Amino acid sequence: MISRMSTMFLRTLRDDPADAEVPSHRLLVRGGYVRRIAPGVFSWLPLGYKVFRNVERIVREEMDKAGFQEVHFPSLLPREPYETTGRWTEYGENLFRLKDRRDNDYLLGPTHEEVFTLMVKGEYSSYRDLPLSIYQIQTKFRDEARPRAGILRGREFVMKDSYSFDVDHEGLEASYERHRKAYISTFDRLNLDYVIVSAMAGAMGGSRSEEFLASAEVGEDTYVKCSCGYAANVEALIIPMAKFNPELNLDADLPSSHVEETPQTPTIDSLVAVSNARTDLARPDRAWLASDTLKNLLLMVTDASGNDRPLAIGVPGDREVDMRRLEAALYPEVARPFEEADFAAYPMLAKGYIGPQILGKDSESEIEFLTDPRIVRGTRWITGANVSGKHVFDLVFGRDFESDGIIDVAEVIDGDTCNECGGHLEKARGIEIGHIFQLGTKYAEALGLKVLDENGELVTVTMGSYGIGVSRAVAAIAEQHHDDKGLVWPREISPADIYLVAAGKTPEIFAAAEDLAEQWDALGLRVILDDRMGVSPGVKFNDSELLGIPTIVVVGRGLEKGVIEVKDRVSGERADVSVDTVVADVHRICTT
RNA sequence: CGGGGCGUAGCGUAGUGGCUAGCGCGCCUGCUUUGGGAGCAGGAGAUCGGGAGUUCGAAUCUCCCCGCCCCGACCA
Repeated sequence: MISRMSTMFLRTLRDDPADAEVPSHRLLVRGGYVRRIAPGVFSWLPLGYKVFRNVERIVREEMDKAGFQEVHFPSLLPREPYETTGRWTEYGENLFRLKDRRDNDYLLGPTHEEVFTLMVKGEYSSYRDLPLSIYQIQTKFRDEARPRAGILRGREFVMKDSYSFDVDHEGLEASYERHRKAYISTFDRLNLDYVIVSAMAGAMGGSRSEEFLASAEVGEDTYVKCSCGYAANVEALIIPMAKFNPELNLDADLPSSHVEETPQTPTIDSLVAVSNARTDLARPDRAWLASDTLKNLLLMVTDASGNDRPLAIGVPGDREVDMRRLEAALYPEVARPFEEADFAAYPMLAKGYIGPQILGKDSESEIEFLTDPRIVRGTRWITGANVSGKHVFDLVFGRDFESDGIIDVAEVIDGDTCNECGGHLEKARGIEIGHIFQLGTKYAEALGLKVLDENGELVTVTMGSYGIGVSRAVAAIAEQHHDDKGLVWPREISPADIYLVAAGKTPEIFAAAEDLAEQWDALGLRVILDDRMGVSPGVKFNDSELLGIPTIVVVGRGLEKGVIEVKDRVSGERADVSVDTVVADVHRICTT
């Protein structure tokens, strides 16, 4: 089809909007693709809606190709099913709730496990009907505490969500694999550069779970990748246990521990500096490092029933505890750092100088003590002496202290060891564009979705849940496909194949442009014809680049000599093409 | 929810107690111009986020509220 700039409902902005930071937000607003209408709520303007629908179409085609069936649920949902599964309260503040005129509770669906489960329950009752995978492309609502980055994280967004239903775990595995494959072909077609990382199932419940992360600096998820192909969300990353020498004689081969006066060493850095500066403390073989110190952190952990218990965590002093990894490790329990009142309840803890000698279930404090996987038999540490102003040196794990177990929650640092190949991990940021879960029986159990198996026994259906952020994918593509001039859409995503500029004022130029537009249109190409009168060529060129259409054709001063200019948006290369061949040439460019 | 920044026309902004709130872009009219965000002339467009207060006088000072952006907390 032909879209004409002279009549299109579009206004591009010369300046970046002041409230937009990330490239996708900035460029989608500047290009007139989207406009904000409320916090985290956006409208799609004509050009933006074309892009959105292209992404949606690709997602739909890939789902259909995989054999999943599309349905459409309401966004407005009754409270009851969500009450049954506990999510009416579990979802908390993020759930958009409303009441009807009779004071009944409703919600705007954040995700649709409940109603899908109930629908299948209403129709199916035999194992013969399974497996089944159904999906919808729907507007979702989450009252995010802080919407941000334009349409990357909104309160209203469009998601493709699928649900699989199987009689047993083998079936679930197969359904999961089918979705995984469909997601790979979908994101490949969307021209996204992404990784698949193992993830935590989190609040969704269930077991196996992987995230598809589109690499982008502005991404909210941190993951690690290795040259061997291993990738993981930092929350789910497993750090290998440090190697140790079982032959080592801890008493004979290692110096014995000794307590030292170390005033003015409130931080790890100052402790290391003092240890190296004092000749009586210096190591003969090398300087002390922050990683030779042992940092012990006190937390108060609250379980699902609201009961508190203290927990001590020991990590090498060169790293912080990563709160997201901690949260993932303790889930469903939640933790917070010790406060003054907590320290008051444990007078044996000398704040800032806590050492493992008094930690552990069997110790004086009876506080459970978990340690980082790098802390193994024979490792020697500088750590607090449980007396203010004193540290203990050469405290050896396995000889001078033990822990109650391993906890892997220290922050991940570039260069950390890969658990798969032993190589070096690299940290990166990504946008979560897809997430696949094995839910298991959580929802089917709660809502009573059972079928008769071949033995006539009732079995609870096992489910999977699979999401793709459709609107978010548009922003993710924009993040990965832009330059300093504007957007650079992959052709299948682009709102048009050709941006055709009439650069000049003569009727001949406009007539020639109109003629070309019609010829390409007849060949099935999508053309934006910049037929604006009285707009200087510079404006048209800039808009053509800002809007990011892959092929730009200029009808202008070359027309007299019989040439048309054809530009490639990605490479910036331009070529003069004869008017006689330009239709076929551009058609070929656009279709190969 | 905590910390920081901000709110003046569709967009970007100037304006720290004093005349009719200024400028650029965009928009309208006319003329000129047409290969990289044109020129001249004229014009429309502002509850200065909202409310209360201080003052002879408030965009400007005070208080409360609302909203936006960033960081954190939170986040299938």
